[in-house]
Amino acid sequence: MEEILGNFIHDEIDAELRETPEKKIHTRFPPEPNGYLHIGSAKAIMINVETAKKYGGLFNLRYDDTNPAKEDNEYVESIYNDLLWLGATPTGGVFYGSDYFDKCYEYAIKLIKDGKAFVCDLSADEMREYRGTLTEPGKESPYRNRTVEENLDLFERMKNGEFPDGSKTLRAKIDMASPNMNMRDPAIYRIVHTSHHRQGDKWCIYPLYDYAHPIQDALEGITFSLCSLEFENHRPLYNWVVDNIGFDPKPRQIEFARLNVTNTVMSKRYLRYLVENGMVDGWDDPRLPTICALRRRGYTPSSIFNFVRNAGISKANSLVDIEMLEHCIREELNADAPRRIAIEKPLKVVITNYDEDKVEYFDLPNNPQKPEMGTRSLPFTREIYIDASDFAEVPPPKFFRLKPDGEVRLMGAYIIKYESVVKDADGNIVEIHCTADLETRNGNPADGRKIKGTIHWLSAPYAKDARLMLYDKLFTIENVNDIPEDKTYNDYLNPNSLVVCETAKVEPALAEAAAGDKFQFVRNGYFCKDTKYENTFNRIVGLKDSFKKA
RNA sequence: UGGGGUAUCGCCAAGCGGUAAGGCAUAGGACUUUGACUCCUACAUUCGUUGGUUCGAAUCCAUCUACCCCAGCCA
Repeated sequence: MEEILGNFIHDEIDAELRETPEKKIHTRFPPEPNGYLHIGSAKAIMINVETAKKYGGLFNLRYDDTNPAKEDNEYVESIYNDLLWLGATPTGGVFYGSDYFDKCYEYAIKLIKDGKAFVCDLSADEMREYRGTLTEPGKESPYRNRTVEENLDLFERMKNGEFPDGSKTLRAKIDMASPNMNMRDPAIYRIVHTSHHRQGDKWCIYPLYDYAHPIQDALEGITFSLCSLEFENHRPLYNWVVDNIGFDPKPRQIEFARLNVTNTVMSKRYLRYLVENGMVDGWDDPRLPTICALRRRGYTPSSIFNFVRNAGISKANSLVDIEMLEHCIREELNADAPRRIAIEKPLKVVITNYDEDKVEYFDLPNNPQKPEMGTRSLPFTREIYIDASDFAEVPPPKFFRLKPDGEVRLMGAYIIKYESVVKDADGNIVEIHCTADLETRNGNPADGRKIKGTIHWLSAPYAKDARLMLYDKLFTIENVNDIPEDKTYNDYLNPNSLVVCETAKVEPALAEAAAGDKFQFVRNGYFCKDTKYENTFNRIVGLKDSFKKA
């Protein structure tokens, strides 16, 4: 079961546990509050949550808010909501990296006193020059050998706001010749006169990630700091901070590959670009891979976790097929989603041998596989709608639905026989005339003849309009670039554009469904009532249709 | 021409010296009052390359190749 999840991580944990069996495993999910959670975040969340769970340990949520310029409370709220919705309860608590600023400052002073950090006056450009390149070692900063006293004085004045942004940094004194760029005297504190979403104007110096993160982990008693592959090169620095501040026990960083999914883009930078430029409806636009968008679309927390689990955890860069995600929600919904009928493209059928004002009610099972889910009553009248795709005037081979001179079963109701087609002056089909075999109320002919095709239908006078938001594709770089510059999001929602909103005739019970309710629209796929708009449904995934491929 | 990583079926992914799990996708077939679901069946003589060690290698050694990450006072 879950044992096959991230073995390379658990092997290391197991090894450590062999030496110190009493160790209590503690993990954390450390998002920077600068965007909304997406399905890639769900992977990091799941790895940390399940690892803690597996060893009976704890899991923290920690906002990694060390950069006041990029962070905002809107994001901390959304992250919390999405995390809870996913069911990832922070059993160890909710923390903020910024709450450790005092500690970070204190440890910085210790490093200065130990001669392991210095205040540097190099500008950003100069620092880049001094850093060297990938193949050449860097040069030591001329400020590297300041005395402890001078460093202490300067650092305190940095903190007191005596210097402008960018004029000075505090740097760790490590090795300018290291082949690992991160070890070439990295800056660990910078001056930023910007108020912090949580700390206000208390600080004008802020610790950098490489310095703050290991401290946060250590202070919270995190045993394993699970993060993505791009931080592998930072591990030596992570360990340097832990060792030189003298933390014990020491948290350990283990990296895994981040999630990529076909047909969509995960980077926060890009998602924010779409949101801020009005190319999407907000962070929960159903075409986005964010958690709130998937929720609005109809995905469940368990389907998302199952997907992440199925995709697996390794250190190899990978691109997981979106079909895998769709499989997970389909599998779940198929089990217990109520079945409903919806007509995407209404085509009127007149049952010529059925009385004009007669109404009969037919009971259809809510889920044929689960009789305990009960039935619902559908009105049947002389005029009904079927889906345009269920009639073919010139049927391809093996077409089992309605065709000239053919018979077809209306699901749960009568078998009808084609009589004629009515066309307008332009030759477009207006309606089809059929006769019903009134002896087939239960759908089975009295003489036992085989009816191969079964189509869905709705009573024309009783059907209601609903909107189907057919977000079939998630946004990709490619199709976003296809949007002409002078077009806004709303233009893009035009019925004639790629993202289609069609009017459909939906049975009354469905139109009254609560937001978030999920249905399998017979033959059309799985839908969710939109949480934002009344009487509107989002398509989650389509059904497989082997006929289409023939 | 620096350092750190990764390479197993179309896409993910197990495997840790004993003779290639599983899932997704795909292709046949059965069933079917959703051409859905379900159920059968097929789908790597081969593990990036080339050598070596071994009775035996995807697993050990060496070599080469490809791809990813690193030169933010972002995370």
